Amino acid sequence: MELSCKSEYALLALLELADHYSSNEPLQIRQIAAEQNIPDRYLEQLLATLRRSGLIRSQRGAKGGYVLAREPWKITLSEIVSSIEGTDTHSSEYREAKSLEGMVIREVWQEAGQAAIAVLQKYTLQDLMEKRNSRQQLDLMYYI
Amino acid sequence: MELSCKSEYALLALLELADHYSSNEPLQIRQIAAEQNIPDRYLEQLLATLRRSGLIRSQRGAKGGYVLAREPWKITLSEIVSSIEGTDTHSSEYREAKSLEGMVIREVWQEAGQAAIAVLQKYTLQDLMEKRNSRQQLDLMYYI
DNA sequence: ATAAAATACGGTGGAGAACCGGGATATACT
DNA sequence: AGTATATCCCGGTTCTCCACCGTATTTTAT
Repeated sequence: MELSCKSEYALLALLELADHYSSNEPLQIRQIAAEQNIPDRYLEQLLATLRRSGLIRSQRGAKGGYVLAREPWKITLSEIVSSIEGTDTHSSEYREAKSLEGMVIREVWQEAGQAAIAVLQKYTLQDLMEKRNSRQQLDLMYYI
Repeated sequence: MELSCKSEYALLALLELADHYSSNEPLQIRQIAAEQNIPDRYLEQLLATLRRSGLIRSQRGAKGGYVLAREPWKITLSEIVSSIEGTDTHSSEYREAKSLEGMVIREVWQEAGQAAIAVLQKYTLQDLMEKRNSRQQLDLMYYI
């Protein structure tokens, strides 16, 4: 439903890491932030979250930076979003419903949420890259 | 994804109105709030939003209150939620993406959102009532 | 007229989003 | 060994929205 700035930043950053995945060299926060127009001090926090979730690995010190922990086709968008968005402690699922109506509502809501997650599960970082690349191809065709 | 307190309150209130729909008598805020344990001054705002969306009708003055604008089987959950949640002025759809990556991300996100909305569209207030009633039946069976 | 209801307007406290800074820590290179 | 370069960790700030409360004003049935 709501695409928060947080999730979009994280996706953009991981997409950037996916682009440089074959080079086997770590990317620094500064580079990612500059490339995708993301405030670097904020991106730092997001990358920390993604690292704790095991989606990326970090190397400290000079020549350090971040790399994907897995291949781009093994990381689904659902993992990314739940890593970033799933840190809030008391979500709607945890505060339980007291009435029968409340339970029924939550069931339907959960079904809707699952439908959305299913979509995010079928897309990987690789898929996004290919989607973007074919789009770029199209823009080029129109330009010529 | 996130079931806000707002949407749940609105659904509970409309469910209450649906229960009394056949009586053709308006329900007051106080009654709904007391029945569903909703703070009445807050519910008042939500009902105002639902009225402006044309989902309920209000009658002012003594013996006044609220009634559904349509039959319970003609009101989908998607209408209710989008009425309540869709009031925020600058959502993610309105701040446009500048990069190619951003556009691709938004497309996937929109696909996920549509999947969730599709679920909410296939349920009506009537469906929720029946779901709850059959659940109550089950509880009774276990009790005996 | 009077009481009962919605309506309009304003305000408060808390939480999370979206940032910014400073210092501690780890690492490569010379 | 020393220094530059990076992450990491601890804060704080501003802003917006949520959830909620109070006080009036307007409308309507009796």
